[in-house]
Amino acid sequence: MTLLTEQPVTSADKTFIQLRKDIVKGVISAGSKLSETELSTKYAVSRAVIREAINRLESCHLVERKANVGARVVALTGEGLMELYQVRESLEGMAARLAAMNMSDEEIADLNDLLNTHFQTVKTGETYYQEAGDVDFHYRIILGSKNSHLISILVDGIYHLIRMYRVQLGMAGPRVTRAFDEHKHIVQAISNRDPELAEILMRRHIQYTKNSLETKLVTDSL
Amino acid sequence: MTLLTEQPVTSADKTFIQLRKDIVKGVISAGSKLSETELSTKYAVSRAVIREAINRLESCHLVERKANVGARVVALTGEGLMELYQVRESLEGMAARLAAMNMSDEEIADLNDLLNTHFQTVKTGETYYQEAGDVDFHYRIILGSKNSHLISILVDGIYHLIRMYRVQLGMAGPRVTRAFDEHKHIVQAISNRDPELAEILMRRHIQYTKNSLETKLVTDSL
DNA sequence: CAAGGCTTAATTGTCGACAATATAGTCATT
DNA sequence: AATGACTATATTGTCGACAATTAAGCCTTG
Repeated sequence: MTLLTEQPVTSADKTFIQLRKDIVKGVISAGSKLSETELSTKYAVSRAVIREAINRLESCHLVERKANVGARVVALTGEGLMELYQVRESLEGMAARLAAMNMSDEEIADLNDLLNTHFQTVKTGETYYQEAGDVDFHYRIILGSKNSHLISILVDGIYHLIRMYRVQLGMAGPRVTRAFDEHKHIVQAISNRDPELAEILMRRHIQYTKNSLETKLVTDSL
Repeated sequence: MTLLTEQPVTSADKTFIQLRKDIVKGVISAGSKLSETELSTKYAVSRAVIREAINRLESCHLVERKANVGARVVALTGEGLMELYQVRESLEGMAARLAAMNMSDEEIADLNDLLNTHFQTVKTGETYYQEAGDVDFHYRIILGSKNSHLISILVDGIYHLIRMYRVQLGMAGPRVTRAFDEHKHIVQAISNRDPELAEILMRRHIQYTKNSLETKLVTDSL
């Protein structure tokens, strides 16, 4: 499972990735201020490096900057999560549609293999599925769209934010077996080269997840 | 018609906006290299400012950077334009759906007024419609979605790229009266608070535009 | 006591210089 | 003559210092 192939070369790259990790994990808490001087001493790099890293974090929508004031980590709100899932439904639906058109037969076969592996894991009752498995599944379909813009928006922009919500709001809910069936049907549609159905099923799949999260948010009263 | 309210405050802001304008208009030609030292003398600012501006241009997908090598303006390809319109169909479709749910009655009334103004303009045969009018129409619906992520991706990210294609490939095609009817039906669906129809109509509308562009691309043999 | 302006401290924005890396050209070698 | 290593040059990456702006605290004043 080779997820991202983003290889940091410059010092700003490493700092960016490190900061992103710390923000996603909540080591740097949501809503907190990012002081450039403080971070530069903490991460042992110059302020220029920190500034570049913060700029990239802003591109990911993980921080917000105001001129002459500074940068803050985004706040996590239930509303924001719902908005995120609306965008996700739209884009991943299109990704599934395009994947049904553009994935190679070999890639589809690999996707089926992945699903079978998941099935074994789900049977044994491990929670592996929800964690990396789900991400991997969606990730492959996104790449399968072969649309560089789509890929960039989702992978570079939205996914880290979703992970941030997942980690910090502790979302590893149930929905395992049902989600598995949904995945299976999506892959079937892609295998049948049925773009419309693939899109519909993917959108529903994400809607279900969104609804599941929404009720969870209500009970947690966020 | 107050389009963007992005007010440049810092020097990097102004340089970014200026550079973006020059890239969109082709003053800085597509595919060309962006030399930091050259630009810093040309725009009479320090390299740090240029670097920050280039970073933001990268966020807009207007330039691409490689570590230790530099930044280049993106190349315009027919394939890229089609990919862009796929993303646009997806996101603006969702925007129309959300607009039907979230726009206030007053905003919808304003949208109707805008359409009537356009009707007058189209009747007189001016080309105004395709230029700013079309942009304004879509822009209002995007804002009407009330989804900040959606708005950010489209307004900050995708629209400038589309404008770049429009300007540099000279796309001001026909499709005026038909597009007007399509706009009318979309607004009707929004007025009726019919999210599903609004999305379908918006997606078709963009598909038509995409197809129109595609045939144009073939004849222009890009 | 509240409101407004001033001063001061801290933070961000900008700059020029230096270090590290990549590209192009040259020279030697097979 | 072609290939490879090496050098030189130019470009990007990084740094520390200075300038500009903001926010806070204090003081003054109505």
